[in-house]
Amino acid sequence: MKATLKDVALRAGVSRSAVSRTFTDGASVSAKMRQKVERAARELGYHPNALASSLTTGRTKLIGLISNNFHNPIFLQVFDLFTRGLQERGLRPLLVNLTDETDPEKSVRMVRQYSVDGVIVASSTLSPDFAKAFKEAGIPVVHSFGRHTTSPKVHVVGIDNVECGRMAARELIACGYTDVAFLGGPESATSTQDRYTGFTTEIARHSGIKLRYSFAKAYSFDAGRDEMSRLLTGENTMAQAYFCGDDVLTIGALSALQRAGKKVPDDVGLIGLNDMELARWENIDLSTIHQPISQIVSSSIELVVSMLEEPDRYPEARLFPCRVVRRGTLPRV
Amino acid sequence: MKATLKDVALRAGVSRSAVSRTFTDGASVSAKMRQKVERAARELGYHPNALASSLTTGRTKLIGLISNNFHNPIFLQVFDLFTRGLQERGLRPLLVNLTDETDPEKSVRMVRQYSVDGVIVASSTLSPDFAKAFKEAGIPVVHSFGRHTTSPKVHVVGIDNVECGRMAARELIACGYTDVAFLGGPESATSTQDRYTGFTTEIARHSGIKLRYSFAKAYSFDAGRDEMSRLLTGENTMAQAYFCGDDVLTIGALSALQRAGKKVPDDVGLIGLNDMELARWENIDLSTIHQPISQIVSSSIELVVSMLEEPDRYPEARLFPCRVVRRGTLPRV
DNA sequence: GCCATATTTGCAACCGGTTGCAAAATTGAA
DNA sequence: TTCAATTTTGCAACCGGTTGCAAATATGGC
Repeated sequence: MKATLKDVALRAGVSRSAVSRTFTDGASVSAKMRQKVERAARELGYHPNALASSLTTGRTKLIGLISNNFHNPIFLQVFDLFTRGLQERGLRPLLVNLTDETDPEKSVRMVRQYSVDGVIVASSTLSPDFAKAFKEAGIPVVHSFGRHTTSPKVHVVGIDNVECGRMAARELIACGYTDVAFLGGPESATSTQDRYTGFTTEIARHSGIKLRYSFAKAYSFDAGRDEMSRLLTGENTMAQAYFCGDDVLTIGALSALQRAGKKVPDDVGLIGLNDMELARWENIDLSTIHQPISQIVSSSIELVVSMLEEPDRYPEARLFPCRVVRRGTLPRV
Repeated sequence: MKATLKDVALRAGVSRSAVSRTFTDGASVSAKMRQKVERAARELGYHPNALASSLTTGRTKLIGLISNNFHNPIFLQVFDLFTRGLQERGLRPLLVNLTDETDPEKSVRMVRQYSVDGVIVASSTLSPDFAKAFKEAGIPVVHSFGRHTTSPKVHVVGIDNVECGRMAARELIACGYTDVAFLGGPESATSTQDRYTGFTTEIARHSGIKLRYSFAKAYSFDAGRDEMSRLLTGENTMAQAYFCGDDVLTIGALSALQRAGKKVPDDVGLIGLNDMELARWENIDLSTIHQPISQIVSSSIELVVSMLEEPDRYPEARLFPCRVVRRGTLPRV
């Protein structure tokens, strides 16, 4: 069986505390003792049990990584960055998939059992209630890609979706379009609402621009294609350009347009949001708004780590600026 | 602070064992007792600490989910399926990112600390040594998307990559091509080697077919594009059709071809492998070999679960059949 | 070499649970 | 009602560690 602290102590002929101390840094152990213990540990193939020690220290070094975005390729990158960042700090991500989950309490229960030190909710579509539920359960929480509010209840790291909406509007106006539309993600997502707000208010500031909008069922290729198909078959005419909820949605819309024989950007202009890896693939070549994923992730990690020291840290919102990336789905100016 | 077993026992006026028993199913507790305890627990907001109980039971219900594929969109689907499948069985995935990790021992250490009940290595590019290292450390392990060998050391669930290579060859031959090529993933990956073997042996069975091959640096868009660009600029002529290591690689190659003004499938045919979601997007529309991801995942989960009961289960290889999906990158017959 | 001070070590209690065993309570047949 | 068989309950030891405290040892100044 696996060697335990006691086995090592016995073999080294020292007390259990001595063994424990050699494996916790900052503890006082003489060089001679350390040598004896390490020798015995090596011989027995001993490795300390992190879970057992968590009982007394109250620290598990487990971080709940909570998401429901398992269909948007950008989240693979998000998971990559999170797992690596956490690992580098000696933390381990416990992945929780909240697809189809609607009850925040239930998700808290799932995570609390494992007494994680903290939780990162990584989702732009999950209700803020989830993050709030963790906070109320006394678990340090950071909501990545969440909504920024002026008085946040929990830490939020992400982008200013309202501003992104404005940027998209300005970009389309700069292209000379006078008849534009918002093709949003699911209406219930805060990110959709905010992008809508920003887009429409900015358009309203310019006179003589026609504005329409509609919403897709999800942030997914199929939803984008379906919604654009619907727009194409309706009796209503098409806008000149669309600001789509995100990149996959945009690609879906693009697909529907191409199928309908429309040329992009000659007949219709498109701009997305995220700048996922795919977006720069030449056979996709999407104009989009770049979201600084890696800054958001590393800032989220920093924040959750700082909360381990200081659990009642005053909630803050950290927003990172985005920028427009001009590619093939908008006309060259 | 969080309520513990003792608090509940005190409040309910019963022994700690009684409380413990009400929360472990199969234990003998009278209805009256259960009621008393549950009431007290509810009032205190008590939830058992899974990690503490794992100390005595020896079960953590933690499963290490180990991968290094964080750039292939298909793995987002893989993670989705794994996390949901594990959650449904009351297990929690501990995600480990082995990108850039070369030392199996180190990864074992990372996971062992948390005394996971089992490990799933989900990768087609990770050396079999990793899975083996876990086995040797006495941790139940399943290698998903791993190489099938006739005498496997560890459980392997996946596809027969050699057979896939043959299928691709037969498909290209059926299209009437007489000059074909293998554009593989990284040469060190077992999946690449096996696909190569299958492809070349099948081609060899047909006379008069010219065969070439080369390898990309990774299973990624960039690698595919770079390798295809290299082939296009070289003084050597092009093959009529390419079997590419996987779908992202194929899309990269497609991108390079389009940039060079080649028409697909008129000038060059392409077939990939995986049938990722992207592949059926109309603006990509990839011919490919479908890999039954969801069967592979659920079978892997079943296997790892069964090993929890029976750790020394005799290693087996579970292979699932693939099928060709004909789309736009090959000519219609 | 002596003594005050600083460092290292071991004891024992504790973290939040589980479990074998025996005592207590319940059941039911006579 | 009595007593044997069965079920429920509590005691106490244990899982694999950590840590405050006091005893033991080492260090250094004179």
